[in-house]
Amino acid sequence: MRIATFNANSIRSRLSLILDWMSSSGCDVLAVQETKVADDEFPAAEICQAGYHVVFTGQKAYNGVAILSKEPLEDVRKGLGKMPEDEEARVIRGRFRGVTVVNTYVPQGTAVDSPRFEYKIKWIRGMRDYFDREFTPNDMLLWVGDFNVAPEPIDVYDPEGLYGSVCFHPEEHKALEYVKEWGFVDVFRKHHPGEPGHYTFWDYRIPNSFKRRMGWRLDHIWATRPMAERSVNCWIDTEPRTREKPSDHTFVVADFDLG
DNA sequence: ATGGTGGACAATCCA
Repeated sequence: MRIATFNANSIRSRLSLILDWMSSSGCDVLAVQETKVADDEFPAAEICQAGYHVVFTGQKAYNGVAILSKEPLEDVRKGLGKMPEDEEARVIRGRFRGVTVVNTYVPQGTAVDSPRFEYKIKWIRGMRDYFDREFTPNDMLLWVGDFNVAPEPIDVYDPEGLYGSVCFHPEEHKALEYVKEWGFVDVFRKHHPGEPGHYTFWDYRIPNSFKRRMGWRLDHIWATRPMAERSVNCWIDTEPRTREKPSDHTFVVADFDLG
């Protein structure tokens, strides 16, 4: 199976791009974050018309997650089943060919000294409770999405200068490591160990950040051990035709051999 | 020049 994750920053603005990419990429399951649309406005009809199944949970203007798939997902669930983590639409999951895909949009954090940053740390730690409640590390499980954390110095363009800023902060690293210790492997790193310069996000507020290679690796595909053993490749797909605005078109993709 | 952009949505909020 081929799975990918994509931060849409409005699924309505990126719909044709998403459908084009689905038709050309050979992707079976696409996890989308920041759909930014309430459920009654979600473009489900267009997606179904293009031949895909889709599940989603969203809210007006902010957040929102969805999963597109070539076959219908089983056991679809929205949220973490617990407050206050579920106050915002950030989690959806489903099962595809026996593999459970948990798609999350981790809170961005806004600023280190803001309440939103504290919320982010608690939210990330809450993911371990969620996995504890719902799964075991031996399950065929993928955790994918916009984690809003660059885990290692090689995952940002300027580790010394950016250390301590939002999305590259020791408290974030500690919280994410706490969830990882539950039983996850970073699938991209499994296939590209120690390689710097692989990014999924470039700040559009910085002029020419992509050309200047001022990137961050914030979007991830993590797998439990039995699932990671079946991964055959993982890469970042930024299509040349949209490299002027790469944040509009950067997918993290992974292939798994399910036998 | 305390800015730069993009999206939602209608004044700012979030990223």
